[in-house]
Amino acid sequence: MRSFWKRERIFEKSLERVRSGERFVFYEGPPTANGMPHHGHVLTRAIKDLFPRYQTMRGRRVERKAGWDTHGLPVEIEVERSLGLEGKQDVERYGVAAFVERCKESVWKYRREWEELTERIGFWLDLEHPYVTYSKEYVESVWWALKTIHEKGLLYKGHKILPWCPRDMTALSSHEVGQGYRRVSDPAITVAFELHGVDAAMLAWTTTPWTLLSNVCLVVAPEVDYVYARRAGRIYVLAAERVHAVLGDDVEILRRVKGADLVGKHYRPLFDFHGELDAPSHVVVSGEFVTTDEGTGVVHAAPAFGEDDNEVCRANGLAFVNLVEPSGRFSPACGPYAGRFVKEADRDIIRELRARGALVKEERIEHEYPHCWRCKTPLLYYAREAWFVRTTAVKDRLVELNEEISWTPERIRDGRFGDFLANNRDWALSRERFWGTPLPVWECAREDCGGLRVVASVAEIRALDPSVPEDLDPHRPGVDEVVLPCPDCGGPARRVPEVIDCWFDSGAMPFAQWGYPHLPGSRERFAESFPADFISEAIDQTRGWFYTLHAIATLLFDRQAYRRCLVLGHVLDEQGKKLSKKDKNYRPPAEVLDEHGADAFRWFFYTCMSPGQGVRFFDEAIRDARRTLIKLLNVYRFFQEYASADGFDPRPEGTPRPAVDEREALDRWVLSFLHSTTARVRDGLDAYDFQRAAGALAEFLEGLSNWYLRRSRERGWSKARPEDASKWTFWWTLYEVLTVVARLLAPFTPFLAEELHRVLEREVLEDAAESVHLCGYPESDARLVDRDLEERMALARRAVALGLSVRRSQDLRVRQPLARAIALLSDPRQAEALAALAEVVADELNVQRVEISQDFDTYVDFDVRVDFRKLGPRFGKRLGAVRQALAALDPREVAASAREGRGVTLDVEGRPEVLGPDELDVRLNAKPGFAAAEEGGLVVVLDTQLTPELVRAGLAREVQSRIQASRKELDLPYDAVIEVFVSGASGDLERALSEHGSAVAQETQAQALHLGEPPPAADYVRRPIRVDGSALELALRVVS
RNA sequence: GGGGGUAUAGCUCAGUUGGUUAGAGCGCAUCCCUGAUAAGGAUGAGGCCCCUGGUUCGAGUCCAGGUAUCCCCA
Repeated sequence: MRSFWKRERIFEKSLERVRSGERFVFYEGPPTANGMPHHGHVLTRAIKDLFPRYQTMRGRRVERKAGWDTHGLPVEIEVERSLGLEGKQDVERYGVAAFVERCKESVWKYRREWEELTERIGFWLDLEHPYVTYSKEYVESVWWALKTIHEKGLLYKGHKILPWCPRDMTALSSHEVGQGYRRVSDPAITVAFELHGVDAAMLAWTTTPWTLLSNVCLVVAPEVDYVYARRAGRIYVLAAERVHAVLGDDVEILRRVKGADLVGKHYRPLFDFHGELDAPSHVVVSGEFVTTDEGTGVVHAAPAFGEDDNEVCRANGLAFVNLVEPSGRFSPACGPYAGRFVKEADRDIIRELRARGALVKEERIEHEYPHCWRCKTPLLYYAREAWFVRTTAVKDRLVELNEEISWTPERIRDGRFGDFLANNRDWALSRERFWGTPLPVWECAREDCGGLRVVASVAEIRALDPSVPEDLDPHRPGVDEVVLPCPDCGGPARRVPEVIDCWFDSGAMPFAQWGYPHLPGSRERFAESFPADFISEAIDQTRGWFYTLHAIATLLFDRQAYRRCLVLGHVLDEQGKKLSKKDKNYRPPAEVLDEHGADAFRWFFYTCMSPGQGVRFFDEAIRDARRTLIKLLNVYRFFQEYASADGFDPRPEGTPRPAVDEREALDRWVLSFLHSTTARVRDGLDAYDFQRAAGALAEFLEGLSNWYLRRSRERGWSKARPEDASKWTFWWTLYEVLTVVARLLAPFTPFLAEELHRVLEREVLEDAAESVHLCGYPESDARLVDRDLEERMALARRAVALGLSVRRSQDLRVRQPLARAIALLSDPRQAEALAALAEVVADELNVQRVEISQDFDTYVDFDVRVDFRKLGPRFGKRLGAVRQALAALDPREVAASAREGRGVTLDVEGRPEVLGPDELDVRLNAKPGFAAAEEGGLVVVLDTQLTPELVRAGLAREVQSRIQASRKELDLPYDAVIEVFVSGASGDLERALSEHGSAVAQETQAQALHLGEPPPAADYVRRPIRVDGSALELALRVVS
């Protein structure tokens, strides 16, 4: 199938077919091809394929450009590992140019696997013209974006707190940090900060005494209660809740204030190594992150050593102090501490504080602390210079524009994503790494100048310095060597060393995929494909791609990047654990595809996955999903096997096609069901509710197989009756249904759908579409939808289920014919409807006739209730009284008047109230003593009396069953005609067989059913059987 | 540590604006069919709708708190 699509370029043709159609824009979120794909990728790809295919069939033009995310730390780490390098210094020794080359190769490591998987699951994507984030055009587009942001004044240099390894002199990614947590014992001290102007000291708690030298402010929670508490003659300020935990019980509470009342108070710095500062400092401020779970409810903040600290200092416009060098040693300004490793200085700092009387309490604490996974050195959270995009400047627009995005599930908009936007912080864009889009910022070499130049392309560089080659690779280390004139002073400006966050790359794809604005034609292509109508990825992209697309589009274009975002959950293993390469808790997708096929894999996700939620994935589950498809396959095989053998020919000159209203009720039913299903599927897909759409289809396939085909099968066997109109009607109906089903399924299970289409249409009809994916999506024809018929059929099926239930409860096997079933319905309209299908019900239940009866008094007790839904709003609190009043009436009379369309009048607490028939809920209960079952207003009673005639018919059926079983055990072909002798039958059995023998013979493809011993010496197979306690012997032989 | 999701049958999951008999598939048990045959079908058993409290005439559904678990961010 794949080779057919490829050879005939069906994907391209599907685009061609709707070239003039309205666009439906889809963005492919670029994966990184330096890791193997797993089930999660199959899931997103299955979903990402479904909607574009559907929209294409609906006539919209859906271009699907593949993309590859190629930059970033994971790539570098992978390459470091393969080269045996550890850390940035190693890379520099190895050579940046060579390293970058290796990175460029590495990102294609699993490209074949990715492409193979993409094709195998039938994800149609233009893999021949992908966008690649490291390509020159792409990088230049990103540069253009950064330049534009700079021109808007939104690019700036600041500090970012990073997990920093002081030995390796490098920042670690969160993933690396996660690997290095160890349990350690650290000092936990409570320190007093003397307030100015009052005789009191703020108490703060810290586990990092070395940060006290760089302290800038104290932070309190504004809503929390704080107290002035006196102990041993000194007055301390701390959170009320923490007083006893910190100071013990021997304290006197002097005053109680809110945290907000403390804000603005100044205190005396503990240390003054920082010298003069150029901004306010040593003041109490408020911060939402302060808790009273531990410590004093007052947090000491050093802006260089904590994310919260940094943020609160910046927000309050306070000074920046950092007395620690990147090597983790105190700076020369730090007097006795200068040059010492910070952690080792803790003890002496504590000693000094104690000597000065500033130490109120000293403890030790055991906790998890991150260490470098390479060298085991404790990490410092440490401020590094970094470039930021001032997204906070457009925060309100980010929030507003998000309002217009349709999220599935909806809660993401105001929940996870909306919250994230509302708490937006500036985007720390730069990374001190090698392999990424270089930050296109040239900074003046003269320290006092500060001139900045941001460029948007290599051409722009060449305009400034023509000696730069035209084919300059816009990556490190090549671009690092370019020196440009400073725009302010004309002196030399050098590129800043950083590359950018690769998330910026992927978020720039709406325009960068076209090389916008540099490449010829890119403006047009961008204009017609922005914003996207639909994107879909897993939930971890909320702060990843979903955010970067949104942020960049807002910054640059003041628009959304996408109108609709379908958020998927993660694929988990059978125990609900995340799939992980390390734990090997999943099989390679290719293996699963080999075993179950792409369609089953896809179908599993469509039916079992809820957007935004994890889904447990395991082999058995896929097998289940596959069953639905097998059911369809069985229907199709039946058609294939018998229809053409029967001479059915769907060509215009072939079998005449009967008008729908001339067909049998069952045919009209399945067509009606098909068209109502079509409407449901389309509604589901239009609402991006794939589960609803796939569910509707599954329900239809169930009905098609287990009701339509089962009830109709015999119509297809009548080879001997070419003039039988019923047969041709059946073949036509089944044919029509299957062809429509193929189209309906095409976006879901593209392979199976194509197979159906190929055999049913393409190989038969001259003007058939070359592929099912070149067809339009089926429309629901309202004229063929017959609600009444569907309801009637549902009622009949319910009656059958009830009848079977009664049989079981009475231990009456279906093989035993019964005289009659009695159906009672409270709704006269329904009674009439069921009467029309009585024959079908009788056949299914193996009863001689079905009576629709009104004889409620004999079989049924009534249970009359109020319809809560209707009467709740009407009566409210009085509903209890209404129910009481209703219970006082004779349910039989109430039911009768409801049946006749009259209401009832109740005396509710002295006031007359009329309840209409539709406000009553009449239920039927089968009276005890009858073989009966009921459900929703329908009661089925079976006449369990067995006459001798019925018993004999049952016996004959038993023998028939044994013969059939024998045929199967002997593995006889279906059309083998046999000859059967039954010996040992006497009494009732003998009589039963002589009465029903010919019927049994006919059902078992027997020439004749003989009683007695077979002729001797013939090739009979003999089988002992037991029927109703008697031992018989069958002897059978194939005649032809 | 912060934010968010989820919690319904043995398992995987549905469950409309709150409406009084909570559903499906799988598994299990029993049975049926034998011209879909290494299949198919029916019936049935199986539920403190996580716990506690609240709102309401009425809560699986809404609210608060808790527990478990997963995700995201530190």
